[in-house]
Amino acid sequence: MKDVAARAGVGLKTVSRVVNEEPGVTPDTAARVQAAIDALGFRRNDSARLLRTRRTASVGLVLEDLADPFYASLSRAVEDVARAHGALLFTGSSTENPRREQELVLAFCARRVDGLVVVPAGDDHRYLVPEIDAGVATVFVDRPAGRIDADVVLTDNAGGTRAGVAHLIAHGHRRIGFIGDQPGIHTAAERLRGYREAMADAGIDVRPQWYAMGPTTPQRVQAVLASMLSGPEPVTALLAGNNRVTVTAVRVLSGRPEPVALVGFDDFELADLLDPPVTVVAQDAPGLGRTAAQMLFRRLDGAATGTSRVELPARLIPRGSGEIPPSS
Amino acid sequence: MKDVAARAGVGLKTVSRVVNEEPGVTPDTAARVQAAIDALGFRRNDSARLLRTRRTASVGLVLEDLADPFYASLSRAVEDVARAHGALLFTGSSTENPRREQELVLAFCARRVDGLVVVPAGDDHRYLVPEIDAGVATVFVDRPAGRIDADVVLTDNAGGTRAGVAHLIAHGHRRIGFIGDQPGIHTAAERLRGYREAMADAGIDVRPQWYAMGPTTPQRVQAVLASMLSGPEPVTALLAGNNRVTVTAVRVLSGRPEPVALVGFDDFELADLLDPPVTVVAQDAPGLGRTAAQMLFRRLDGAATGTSRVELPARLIPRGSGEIPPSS
DNA sequence: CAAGAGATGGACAACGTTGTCACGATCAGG
DNA sequence: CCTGATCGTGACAACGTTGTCCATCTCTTG
Repeated sequence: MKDVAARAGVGLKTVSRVVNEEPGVTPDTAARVQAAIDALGFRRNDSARLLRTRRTASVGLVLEDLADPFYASLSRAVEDVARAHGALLFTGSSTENPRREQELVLAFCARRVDGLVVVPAGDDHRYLVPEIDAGVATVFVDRPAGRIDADVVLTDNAGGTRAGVAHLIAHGHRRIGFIGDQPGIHTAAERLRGYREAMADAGIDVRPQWYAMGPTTPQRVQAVLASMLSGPEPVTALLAGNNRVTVTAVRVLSGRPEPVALVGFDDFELADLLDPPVTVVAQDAPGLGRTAAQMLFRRLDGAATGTSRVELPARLIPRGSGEIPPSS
Repeated sequence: MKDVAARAGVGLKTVSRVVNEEPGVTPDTAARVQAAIDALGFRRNDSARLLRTRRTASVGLVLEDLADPFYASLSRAVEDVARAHGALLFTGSSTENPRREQELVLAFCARRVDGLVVVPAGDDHRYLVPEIDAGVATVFVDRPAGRIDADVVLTDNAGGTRAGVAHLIAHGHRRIGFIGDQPGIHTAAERLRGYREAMADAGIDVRPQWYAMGPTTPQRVQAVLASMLSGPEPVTALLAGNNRVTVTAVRVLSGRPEPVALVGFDDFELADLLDPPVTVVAQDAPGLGRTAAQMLFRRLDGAATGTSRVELPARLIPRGSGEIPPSS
């Protein structure tokens, strides 16, 4: 900018005015400055600018895994809202690792992002208190923050599984299985809760071997499912607690003679092309991202009200696999 | 930092030294400074730091759509490499819009990112020359840059379709269709070229109604495919030029009585669960991202050699749909 | 013609860091 | 005890902007 000023024969501030289209510059002078800018290929250094103005026009997004389709569409929604507000987006994957989550969040804070959208991996976010006090708007999404009070946008997970299980019950099932992720994960716990509630509502006594929580690797899901399907009281229907479980379940079930009803949690592309088409409880990933981002910018725009908690409904989409009647 | 210095009763620079773990500070002083830091909840402002050091430790990633699984895994790979080099990642979706691409790229440049990974949407990147000259390392991925010489990492698209078509020919097909994306998109043009080459290699005269390039909306693909399957010389096999085409093709073909062989370009989750399982030519999305990011950092680490062009192979994965024999 | 108003332009400090350099204290060797 | 090296520390400028404030110049108006 100094160079531009020298070349145009004007003061530093005048160049700044031209660059920012501030009033008070003769068209003549402005043209001379613009010529110098073009000749030198000058571009304003936003880092320096933002150091001065104390707003970085950027937000940080921390999620579990950018490559997961669910989080990918969530990101995209956050990005769209950020763009509408003229902000750029930092993204980072925590890979379900609390330490990594904290590293990312603090790195973003050190960059002085205006706000954060976080899919928490850990269960203690007290480390964020100084940052939030310092003015970093923060919204949690998909899972609540741990041990601090903060804005959060969630799917109604319990309601979702409740609806899924009720759907199976309505189709005549009583021995219904549930395979969920690690119980430490909030969404997994909530989904289990919904399962229990729906079973209780129907007056069904849940056998311990009907549900399992743990890592959702194909091997483990396969083993767990096999054991649910054998024994004296085999399940006739399964509620799969997440996408990975659903996929493995489809594989396992397609290789078995007796039909088993299946409802998956989380929609996925091509679910309607499988045989049978897979009934799911769908989350609104873009909706989560959009809502979270909107809350963030509302807060940045000054709405300094207390923290709020929004729950988005999950939607049951019947496609076939969830409407299979009990085989015995 | 000023506050910390005051509280600890030391100079500004000493605090800086402690924060950056530079040598030459008595353990005693360091402890005092650290105490002040903790008490004040101080965190270094990286924006200011990077203004001074002229390295932002961040790279910008511009791609077509973050929500697309292909680009999502590409992003993730770029992120992993960036992380290994201690850099943060800005991401933005161009939505296949050249103006938007340019806006994003220039916004990243104004933030003084160290480097850029770009999936180009436009076909003229001369606007980037001043930036590259100014030292912004730039690598294009998935598609080459337009009208400038720059590093690029590509899939061997022509080789991929060539392999796919050859596979169909080996299974007895001669009337083979191809539905591709808009011809202006480099990857689409290359895939068409591979199709033509493979057909020519087999001495097959390609009828004009056997291939079509254009927007890959379900409606259009459906219409085009229907016309390919009718008439005096209907195709007995189809090579789908991208994911969206493949999905629509599966839908259309599953509703028809006569079996039609199908090879899709780009792998997708659950392809093996469909009936029949879908044979694809798979791209290595993480490989593209990883390679591009590695080239970027190699360049940042000083390797100022000429530009290079890397082509990653595409891999044919037979699963069933591509091995269906001709129906007539 | 004097004086006030409005337009135009620039000097300077500040944002929060780090690099450079110089200063004083301590220490080893002669 | 002196000399020179080494160590710890801090003052200061600089990075590239913008906000504040003041100076100048040109009108308009009484």
